[in-house]
Amino acid sequence: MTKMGKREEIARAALDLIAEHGFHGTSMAMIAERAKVGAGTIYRYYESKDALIEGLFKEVELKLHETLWNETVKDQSVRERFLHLGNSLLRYLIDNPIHFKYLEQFFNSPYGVEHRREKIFGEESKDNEILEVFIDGVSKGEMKDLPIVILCAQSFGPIMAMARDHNLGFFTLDDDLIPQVIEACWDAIKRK
Amino acid sequence: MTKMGKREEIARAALDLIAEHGFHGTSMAMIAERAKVGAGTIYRYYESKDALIEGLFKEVELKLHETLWNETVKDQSVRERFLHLGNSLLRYLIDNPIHFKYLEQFFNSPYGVEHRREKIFGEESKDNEILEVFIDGVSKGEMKDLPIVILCAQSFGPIMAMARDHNLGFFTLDDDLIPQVIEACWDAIKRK
DNA sequence: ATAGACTGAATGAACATTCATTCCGTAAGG
DNA sequence: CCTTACGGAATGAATGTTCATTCAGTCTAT
Repeated sequence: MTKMGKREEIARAALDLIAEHGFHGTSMAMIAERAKVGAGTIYRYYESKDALIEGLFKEVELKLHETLWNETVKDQSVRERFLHLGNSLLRYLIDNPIHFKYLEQFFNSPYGVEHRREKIFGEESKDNEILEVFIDGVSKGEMKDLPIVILCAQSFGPIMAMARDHNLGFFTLDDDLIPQVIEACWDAIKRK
Repeated sequence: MTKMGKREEIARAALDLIAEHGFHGTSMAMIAERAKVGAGTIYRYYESKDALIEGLFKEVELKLHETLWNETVKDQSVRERFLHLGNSLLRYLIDNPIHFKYLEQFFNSPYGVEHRREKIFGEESKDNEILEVFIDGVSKGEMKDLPIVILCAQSFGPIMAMARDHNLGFFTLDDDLIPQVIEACWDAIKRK
């Protein structure tokens, strides 16, 4: 197997197992077995278990970012841009349930909380293209006059909740339902 | 110290530590130390670590239920009842951040997923007083014609998201903001 | 032949759980 | 009122297991 093939196998195995059993519930031995590599081989690609966890997050984050970015359509109305964003996000989360589970594990851990804190309070914002929609929405009076972070929670909160329930099989989000629920998210934040 | 005093100490210590470090990140030794009891003492009150986790959940669930139930006001409009419910829930979650953190840990674990599955698909529903608001809302045409579980996710999703961000210090939900955000939740599910 | 990739047994730390022992409040007996 | 004996509560060292990590040795491609 090629060098990159092994890294890929390790990443996929770790992602699957951590999504299912959480960080502490997944041992390096389990990852090695699922990836069909020796236990020591993982350490050729990731310095430690912590580095593996952080590395996997960065990979998933990057992929999600590309998805949201690619589909974002500039020079459209705030409403259109928001609906695009919500749709892309929801579809990504239900098309990549393992990634979604992993992100949830990550953000519920000390790793992820610190990460978000930096994203919100730090200077740099890779998320600008997302925040921009909200900043635009508020300044043009098309969204409610609430703090941006609250608008994010109001609209992304239900998307996460629904994606989670869909992935757990509690109901099915089909092509009929998805536009309706994203529209409902818009209703929550639009100005009346 | 009295018998119940020790059980109380153990429960509080476990709740605090698990909320902070998760199930696997919290050892029985850590709990014993924080509760100022011997490691073996925990096993006089809880059969195993698993039993402790389940027991704590039941205690927290009961307290939350009492809060929501006590404040629910019968024979009011669907809108009023929903706003009451949302308010009570949000206030509980930000007044009891440890309980909220614990519930999140629990529902993100195999324990909790199975628990929710039974709640949704099982026969008995202790949550009837909550579901009733949604059933009423849909049948009276005051809420959107979407599956009940989706309406729950639409309205409770953002409440959870906002409570989490508030508890992490990302923003502050004050008495001004809370009615506004609950109203926004209502906007997401109300019929136009 | 050599270098780098790979392996998995070995290691020591940390874990949940157990249990022989100690502690302590109570009540009977002096 | 004091002493003694009792039994449940509490303890924490000991146990066996599992973990992340290491490294001496093996393999493989050039």
